[in-house]
Amino acid sequence: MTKPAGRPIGLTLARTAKVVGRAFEDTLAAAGGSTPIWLILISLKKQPTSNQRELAAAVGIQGATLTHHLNAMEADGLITRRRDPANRRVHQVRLTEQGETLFHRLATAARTHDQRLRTGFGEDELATLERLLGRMRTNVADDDTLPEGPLEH
Amino acid sequence: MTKPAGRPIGLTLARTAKVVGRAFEDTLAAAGGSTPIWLILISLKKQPTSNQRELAAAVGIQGATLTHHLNAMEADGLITRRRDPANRRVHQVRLTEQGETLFHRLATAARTHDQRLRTGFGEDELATLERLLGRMRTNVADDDTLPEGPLEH
DNA sequence: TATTGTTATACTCTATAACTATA
DNA sequence: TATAGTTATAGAGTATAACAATA
Repeated sequence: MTKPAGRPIGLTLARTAKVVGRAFEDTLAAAGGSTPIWLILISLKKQPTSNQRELAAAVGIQGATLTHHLNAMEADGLITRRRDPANRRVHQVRLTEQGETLFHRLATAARTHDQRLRTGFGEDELATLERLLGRMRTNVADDDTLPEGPLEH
Repeated sequence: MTKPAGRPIGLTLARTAKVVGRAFEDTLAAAGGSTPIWLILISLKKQPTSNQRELAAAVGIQGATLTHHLNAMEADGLITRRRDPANRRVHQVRLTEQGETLFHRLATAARTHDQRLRTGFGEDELATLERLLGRMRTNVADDDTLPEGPLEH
């Protein structure tokens, strides 16, 4: 026949991500953060003086959505925005000391969360899981029908 | 040896779920549905006369949130709600013909999505992925380590 | 009093469209 | 005209608290 199909892997993935994601959100919230803030902080640590275009692409959100989060983060003293003298349209985003502090708190929370996830897993199993998830991501990203493109220039 | 830690598996899972989940939402939307509607329809097919308490638990949302979705679904003619004569507090939720029709449309969309995800995967790999995700879910559900954030501030 | 569900309200994340300011 | 970012607005999904109906 056509396909044995098995159980829907998309449903399993969604269910897992929901449960695990909520646990992570709770962990981050208890440490004074949230998922988008955490993703923004990670990007800023990797790329200390990012412009907002790069940031939005890295986090996977639209520019206006990023502005929304950065406004809150700036109001909370976590980041500063200043214009690039070389091109005054560009706003360079940088972490403040408070931002650094929050980053470290959230990093600890994330490590705790990850330890919980890893419980009972061998390193080989984690590597396998990571590899399989990567391929699944490729399956929806390498798509010809849905321009899901996160980054382009 | 303290933990070598590896790459954060939680981040990988979240990233994958975000990309894959958005692709799925797009697919469902094109077929006239959404993620919560799809989950509710699945539950109703499995348990044709569910009460709302069961439904909310199955979908993983609060009762008030379910009411919100059911109101819209009822207005769209997808479901009916009637009181259980044996216990008039209970509202039995049932699919209408239109609800059945939408279910089949979304099921087709979900199958298409799943085929896309399965591309390049062997059955053994899918089984492995399913098993690993299940164990990861268990790790956050069997919540002995982190009941809830202690106080902070 | 306890249980089932609804209403009222609000919050978070996200998005699009129109706008400002630079280039 | 084109690009970087902001403002205004909106919508989806979720939640808590107070409430009504029923047991």
